[in-house]
Amino acid sequence: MKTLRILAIDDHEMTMLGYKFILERISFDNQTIIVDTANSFKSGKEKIEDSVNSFKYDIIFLDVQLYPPNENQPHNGEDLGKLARQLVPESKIIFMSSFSDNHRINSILKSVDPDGYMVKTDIDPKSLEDAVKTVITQPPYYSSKALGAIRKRMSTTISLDDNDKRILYHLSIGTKTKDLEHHVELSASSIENRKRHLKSLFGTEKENDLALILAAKNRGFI
Amino acid sequence: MKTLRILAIDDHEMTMLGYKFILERISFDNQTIIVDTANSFKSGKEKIEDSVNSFKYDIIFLDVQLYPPNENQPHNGEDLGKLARQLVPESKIIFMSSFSDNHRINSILKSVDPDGYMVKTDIDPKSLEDAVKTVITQPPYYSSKALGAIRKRMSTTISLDDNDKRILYHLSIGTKTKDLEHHVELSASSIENRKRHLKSLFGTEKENDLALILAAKNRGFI
DNA sequence: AACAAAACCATAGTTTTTTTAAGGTTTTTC
DNA sequence: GAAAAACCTTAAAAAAACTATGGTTTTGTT
Repeated sequence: MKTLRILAIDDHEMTMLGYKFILERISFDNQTIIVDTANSFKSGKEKIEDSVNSFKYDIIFLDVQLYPPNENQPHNGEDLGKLARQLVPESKIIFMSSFSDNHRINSILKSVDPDGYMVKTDIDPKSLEDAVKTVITQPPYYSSKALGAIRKRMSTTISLDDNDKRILYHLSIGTKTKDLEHHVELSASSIENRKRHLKSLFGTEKENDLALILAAKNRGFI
Repeated sequence: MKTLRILAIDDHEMTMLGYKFILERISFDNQTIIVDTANSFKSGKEKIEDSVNSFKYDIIFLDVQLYPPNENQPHNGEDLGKLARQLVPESKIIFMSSFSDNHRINSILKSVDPDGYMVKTDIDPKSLEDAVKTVITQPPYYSSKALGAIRKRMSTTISLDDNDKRILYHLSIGTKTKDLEHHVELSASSIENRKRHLKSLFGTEKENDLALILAAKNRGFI
């Protein structure tokens, strides 16, 4: 009888126990499921590194935000995901994120290309089970809200380069236009041009930045 | 007790009877399911038009390829999908396609943005049931192979404009480079430049067109 | 209401990128 | 092994993007 090994990394102890509890009760193809856990960036990293030379995990569940116990700087799961991909490419990776934040989803789908992506409010016993089974047999698995974000991106023809995205992102977090120069490698004038261009792309000419940001959000860019 | 109305459009009579048989047996939220069918572009169009002023269909299943009985020119479901969106925007649309053809999937996701997309080899009673339930409660629903294509697109950073896509597409269907001028609004010289550029983007410098096409396929562009 | 700050706009010169034509060489096809 | 197609190089022209400057309009604050 085969064993399915899962590693769950989340900095909320209780959440993780919940996952462990649910996951180990899944009956799948007559396999035993064993869930290992880690509740910090550091210990997650160690468990992944240890797995390289012994058993490899079949699935790694990874929280996007990981606050290391005694620091206040968030180490994100994205980096850990990239590391895991390098070290143990055969392990399937499923990301879990609190927000259905388009920008974050897009960025992770590009940089790590995980086998699964779940928005936390979509997670329940059934979806966890679906995710495990799908990821093992026919990846990828994307939870409902993740699919919503993905759908938006797939249905738009607008394509933006990095500078455009950076401008949109910074506007969305409240950066003032005049300060944008410090975050984008362009002159103030070019930034203004691009903003104008973006507004015309998104059909918000002559409107203010809020309108632009909302339109960009609706299309899944932020 | 509510009734869920479904319209299934497919030019293979038998296939459609199969759908009808399965769909009407789904038990969902205590609702009765009634499946109407149409087996040509023309009759599908009529049923959709008729529905505008009476009951609206809750879901429309739509085959991508529809050959009208006495013609040999394929009318595609894409056009019918766009029509349905205009006439009855409240009806959910699920596309069904024989091939997991990235190019077609991408094009339909952009032009119609259906609530569901199923590759035919993925269709079975269970997936049909999932599709219906998901599309009614939390669209979208994409079948496994469709998700495969979508994943490829989401995980690449390469972004191509219309001319690039057209060049790739025509090369993939066997159009000769020298004839490309007739399909793309560019000079022969520019087309050559763009092909070179594409090859460098996809990492197939100094290789032939086949290598380029394969790489583009792998990334989900064709 | 009045002032300052930020956002927005128009112009024009500069730089960069893309397109194009014209010529040639290499590769493929029959 | 000849013809066709594909591919490459160069240089000029056109288009697009960038930038600096100086202005007007909008927004926010007192």
